[in-house]
Amino acid sequence: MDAAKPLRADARRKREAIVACARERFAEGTFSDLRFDDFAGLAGVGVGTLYRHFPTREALAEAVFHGEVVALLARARELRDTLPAAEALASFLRDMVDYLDVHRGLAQTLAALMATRASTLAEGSQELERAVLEMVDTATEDGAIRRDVDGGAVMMALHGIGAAHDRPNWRAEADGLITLLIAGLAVR
Amino acid sequence: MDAAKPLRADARRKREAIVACARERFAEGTFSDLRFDDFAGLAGVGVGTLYRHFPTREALAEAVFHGEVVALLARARELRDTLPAAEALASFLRDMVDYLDVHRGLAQTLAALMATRASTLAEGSQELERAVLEMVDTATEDGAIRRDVDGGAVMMALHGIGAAHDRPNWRAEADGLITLLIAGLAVR
DNA sequence: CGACGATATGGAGACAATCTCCACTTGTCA
DNA sequence: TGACAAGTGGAGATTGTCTCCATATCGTCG
Repeated sequence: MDAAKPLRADARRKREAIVACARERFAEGTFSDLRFDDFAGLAGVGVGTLYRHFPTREALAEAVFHGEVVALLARARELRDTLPAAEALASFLRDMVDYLDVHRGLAQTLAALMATRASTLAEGSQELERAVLEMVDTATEDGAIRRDVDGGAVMMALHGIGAAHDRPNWRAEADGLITLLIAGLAVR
Repeated sequence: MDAAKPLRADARRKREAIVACARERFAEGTFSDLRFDDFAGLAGVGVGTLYRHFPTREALAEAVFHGEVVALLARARELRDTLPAAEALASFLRDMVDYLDVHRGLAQTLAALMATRASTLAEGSQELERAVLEMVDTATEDGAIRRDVDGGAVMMALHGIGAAHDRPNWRAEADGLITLLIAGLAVR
C-alpha cells in the first residue's frame, strides 16, 4: 500500500512541512476557510508543490487524519487487552468523546469533508470503524451486550457526535448519548 | 418574522418556481453539484433574480427545508395528542427514520450544508428540535423515561443518522440506533 | 569531484464558479 | 393611461482552483 515510493530526501521534508502546517490549521479550525493557494504560502511551499503532494484538499485531510487514527487505534487495542469486552467498549466510547472534545477543530473539519464527498477519508475512517466493530462483536460474543443491534449503529452515533460540534452544550449531550448507547446495549 | 413583505404578484410566481425546482434537485440529490448559474437557467429565471430571492445556496435550502419541517411537525403533534409520551417519542423517532429514508437526497444535502456552515438552516431545524425536545421533556415528566439525559442527545443521534446516508446498510443501522436509544431511555 | 539525468519546485496565468450592478421590463395604483 | 415603484436578466468583475513548464536541486556514477 505504500511501496513503490522512494521519495527524494528534500521532497519528503516539504511534504512533512505541509502536513504539519495542515495539522495546525485543523486544530484551530481554519482549514476549510483557507484559500488553498494561501495555505501553500503558509506552509512555505509553492502552489505547484502543494498540488504535487496532495492533489485535493481531501487528500491532505486524509494524511492528517491518518496520523490521528493511529493513536486512537493504539488506545483501542490497549483497552481490549486489559478489560472485559463490554467495559472496553464503554471506555473506548467515553475516550472518543474526550478525544473529539479536545480535537474539535479536526472533528468538525472531517465531518464537513465527509458530508460533502463521501469518499476519500475512507482509508482512515474504515480503520477506525473496523476497531469499533471488532469491540462490539467481541462484546456480543461474550454475551455482554445485546445481539440484535450491530456495531454500525454505534458508528452512526459517533458520527453524529463528531458532526454536531457546533451545538451549544455539546459535551453534555455527547456524554448523554454515550450513556444512552451503553444502557441500550446492555442485555436486559 | 414574515411581515413587511407584500411581494409583487409576478415576483411571487418566480420565487415559487425557484423553490419548486430546488425541491426537485434536492430529491434527486443534484442540488449541491449544480452550478448556481445553471440552476437559475433550470428554474427559468436569470441569475440576478435567483440571487435577489436567495442570496446564498443555504438560504434556498432553508426555504425548501422549511416546507418539509411543517409536515414533520404536524406528525409530531398528532402523535403527542394520541399516544402516551414515551410511545409518542418512540413512534416519532421511527417515523423520522422512514422520512429520512424516503427523502435521502434532501437529508444528505442538508447534512452537508449544516456541516459546512453551521448557521443558516437554524430556522427550520430549531423548530424541529423544539418539537423533539418537547416530546422528550413530556416523557421525562411522566416518569416514562430516565431523567439524567436530555433531549439534545437524541438530536445528536438523529443528526448522525441523517448525515451518514452513504453507509452501505444505512437503514438497518439507523433502525438499530433508534432501538438503542429507546432501550437506553427506558427507566430501569 | 564534476557533471548529467532524474526528480522536485514555484508561481504566472488559464480556467471555473460566484456574485454584483444596472439598463430595461413589468405590475400596480390613482 | 401615465408614471413610479418593484422586479428582471445577464454581461462582466471578482475570487478561488488548478495546470504547466522553465528553473533549481538531488544523488549517483565515471
